[in-house]
Amino acid sequence: MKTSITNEIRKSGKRMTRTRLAVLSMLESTKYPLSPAELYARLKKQNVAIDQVTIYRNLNALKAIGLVRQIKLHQEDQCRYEMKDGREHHHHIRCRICGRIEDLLLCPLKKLTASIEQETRFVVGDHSLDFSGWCPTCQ
Amino acid sequence: MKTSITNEIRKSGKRMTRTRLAVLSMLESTKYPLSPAELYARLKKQNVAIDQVTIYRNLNALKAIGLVRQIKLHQEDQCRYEMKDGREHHHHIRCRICGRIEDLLLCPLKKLTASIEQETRFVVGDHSLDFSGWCPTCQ
DNA sequence: TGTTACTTGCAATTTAATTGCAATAAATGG
DNA sequence: CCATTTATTGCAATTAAATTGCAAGTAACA
Repeated sequence: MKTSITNEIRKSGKRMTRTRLAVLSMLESTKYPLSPAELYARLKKQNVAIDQVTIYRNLNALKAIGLVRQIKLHQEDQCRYEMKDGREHHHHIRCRICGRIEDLLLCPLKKLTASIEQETRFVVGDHSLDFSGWCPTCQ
Repeated sequence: MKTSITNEIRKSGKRMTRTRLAVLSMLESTKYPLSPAELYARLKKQNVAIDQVTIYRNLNALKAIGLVRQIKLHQEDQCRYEMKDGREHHHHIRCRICGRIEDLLLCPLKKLTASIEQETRFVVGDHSLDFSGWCPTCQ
C-alpha cells in the first residue's frame, strides 16, 4: 500500500522521507481536504517534528507528481489538499457556519464541456467548482 | 445612469466620491473582471490619483452594497471584480496561455441545486465555478 | 559504505489584503 | 450657501498565506 506510493515518488526522481510520509498519512486518514496550517497543527499534536515550510514544499511536490490535489474553496483564503488515490473527479460543499466540508459524488460538468467549447471556442482544460451552504446540523 | 448608482450608494449610507466613481467607471468599461492591481495600473494610466488601499476599500464597499461581484479564478492568486449591473448570474473561462478571460452565458448548475441538496442534506447557498483552457488564439 | 543530489529547517522575503489614524471631503439640515 | 457630521482617503504599518536562499542533513543507488 504505502510501497506503491513510495515507488510513485521515486519514479519521479523524488524521495520518500519521514516528513513526506507523515503528510501523506495525515491526508489519507482525513476524510476532507486539509490546509497546510491544519496539517501542521495535527502533525504537531502527534508529535511529528516538521516545519510549516516543509509541509508547503511537500504538498507542492506531491501535487506536481499527481498524488495530491489542490483545492480552493470560494469561501476560504487558503488552499486545501486531498489525496488523489484512485478517486473519481469530484467537488465539495462547505458549511458557512461550522466549516464542515463534504464531498459531492457526482460532477455535473463532464458532459457540458462540449457545449462550453462550442460556445467559447476555447479548448477546456479544467474546471473548479465548489458549493457553500448550511449543513444539516447548522440549518 | 450614473445617478442611479449614486443613489444606490447613498441609500446604503455611503457616499459617491471621486475615487469610487473612477473605480466604477473602470469596471463598467471593461468587459472582463479586473484585479485590484489591474485597476490601479489602469487608473494610474488615466492619471487618476488613487491609492491601492482605496481601491481595496472601495471594492469591498461596492461588494457589500451588491453593486460589484468578487470572482476567484482557480488559476489565479488574486481576486477579480466585475459590475453586477442587471447581468445574469454567470461564470468565466480563462486561457492558460494568455490569461484572456471570457464570460460564459449559461450557468449549468441552477437546476442541479435540488439534487445536491438531496444528496448532501445541506441547504445550498452559493457556488463558484470557473473553467480554464486554451483560447482560440493560443490553441 | 560512499557519493550524489534531494530534502529539511530556519530566517528572510514576497504577494495579496487589511488596519490605524490623522486629514479630507461628501451629504444633510439650517 | 455655510456649518456640522461622519464617511472616505492616503500613508505607514501590519497580517496572512505562501515562497525562496542556503547550509546541514539524509535518502537512494551503485
